[in-house]
Amino acid sequence: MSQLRVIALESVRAACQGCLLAHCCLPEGLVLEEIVRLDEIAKRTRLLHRGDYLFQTGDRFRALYIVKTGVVKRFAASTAGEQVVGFHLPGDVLGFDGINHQRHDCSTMALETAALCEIPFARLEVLAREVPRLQHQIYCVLSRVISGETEMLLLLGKKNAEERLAVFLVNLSQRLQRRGLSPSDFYLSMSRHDIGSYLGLAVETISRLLMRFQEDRLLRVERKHIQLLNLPALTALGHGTGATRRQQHQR
Amino acid sequence: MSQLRVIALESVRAACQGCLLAHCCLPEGLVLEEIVRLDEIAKRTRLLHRGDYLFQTGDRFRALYIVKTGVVKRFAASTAGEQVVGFHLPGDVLGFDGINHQRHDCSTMALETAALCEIPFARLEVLAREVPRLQHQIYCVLSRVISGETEMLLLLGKKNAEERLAVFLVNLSQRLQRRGLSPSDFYLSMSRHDIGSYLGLAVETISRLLMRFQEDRLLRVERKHIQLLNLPALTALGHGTGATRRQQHQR
DNA sequence: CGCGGAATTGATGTGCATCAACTCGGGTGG
DNA sequence: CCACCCGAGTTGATGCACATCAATTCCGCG
Repeated sequence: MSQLRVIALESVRAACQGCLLAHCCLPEGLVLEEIVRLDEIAKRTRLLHRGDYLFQTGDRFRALYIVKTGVVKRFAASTAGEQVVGFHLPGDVLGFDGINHQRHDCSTMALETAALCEIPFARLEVLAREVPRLQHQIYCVLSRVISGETEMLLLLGKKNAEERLAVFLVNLSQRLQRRGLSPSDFYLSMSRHDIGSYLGLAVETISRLLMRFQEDRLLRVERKHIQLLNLPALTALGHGTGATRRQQHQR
Repeated sequence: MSQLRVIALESVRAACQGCLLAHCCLPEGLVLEEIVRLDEIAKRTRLLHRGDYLFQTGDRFRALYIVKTGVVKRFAASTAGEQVVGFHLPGDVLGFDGINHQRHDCSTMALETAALCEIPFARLEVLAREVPRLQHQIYCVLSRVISGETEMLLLLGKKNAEERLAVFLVNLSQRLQRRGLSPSDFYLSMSRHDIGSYLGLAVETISRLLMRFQEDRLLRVERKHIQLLNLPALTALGHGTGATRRQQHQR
């Protein structure tokens, strides 16, 4: 029995460096034994290729998903076409939109080959009741999602194109760093079109701004490959404190 | 004992027609006994007057709040002044932004005299563990908040001024109706400035659009008093299907 | 009654969308 | 293996929706 437990722990440590352990946000703050129990209810990893849907608007809600590798975009359809409402990197948790109505109200598609961990929500709810720390972590993740969306509201409501793109790049950089990847040298797996849709801007604007940032020595861009050369300046730009161009209008 | 329970139930039914029963989103789907237990952990009602803060950015997170009467606005500060990120009517639940960091990252202020029910989060977590239906309801409320913010992202990212204001009015109307109030005749307790900030538009634009809607017989407006005269047309406008003006650009 | 913030109304400016033309690169099939 | 093709990206010219500025008017409140 104790041996079984040991094996379980080992397997968690081993398997893809701890599918949940290494990659997901959820288990921060959980002890190893609790992670094992979480791992037990997780279904087999789902593998998606570029263009594959994880779920679509209207699909029945069954599970939450944790991105293990790859990048996915989340988008919703309005009458004027679709808009990207989020990009998700390894460690991000997906699917909360479906809890309320038992149906997803947005779609999720892989931008590159991606592996996701599927956690049936019904079983998660039961487990959360037994493991208070897990319950608390779920609340934290939900709270973080809400805070993140609120930040996007500020971005879309008050910031100009330059600030939006700067915030986007800095934010991406920080998230990559948190995953142990390079914060200043990375590939954009999403198209200019997706970025524009996400930031409420036209493709052409994204293109022009990237060129301008490059001229200003803030970054180097070559197709989908980005190198951030002056992160502090980019951060300042994003906060509207970059005195690069004309003085900031305040509404 | 049984008598105590009876008294408790009665008091719930009686007190402001069930402070929690009638007004809050949370107890939908709970049985009466569960509502009583929720009511037991709720602290005394907080009363705010116009301009009073419920909490401010940086305040320590302790509790969730349910609006019982009145209207409050939630806003966040960026470098370019502050932006309204939500209006909350009776029945709405507030404060989720604070769970993650144990600090609120936005401020909340009463727009008119308002009464709020305060539910200490730590005690709510404990109770949720014992009452599965309550736990599920909390997830549902959080999910609804996320869906609502995603909808705002679509609005700010893709819709023009006309559509934004139409969506805002229709949405307000629906929420009022759900609370048993008139969906077509109400007071705007928020200023034009607040509405503009929320919708990412200038005060002058709000003013001009309201006038235009009035000319088009969609509504009647006199200062803060609004009467919606043609809800279907307004709804259509909000969805971008209103062929009122020029054809819709799609990005 | 008179002050001050909120709202309206008009005139002007501009940031970014839109349209259009062109280039580039990568995948495919002959 | 190269020529072709097509979607993605870039670049330039133009227009417009909405911000901004400015001047009243309106109303609530002391």
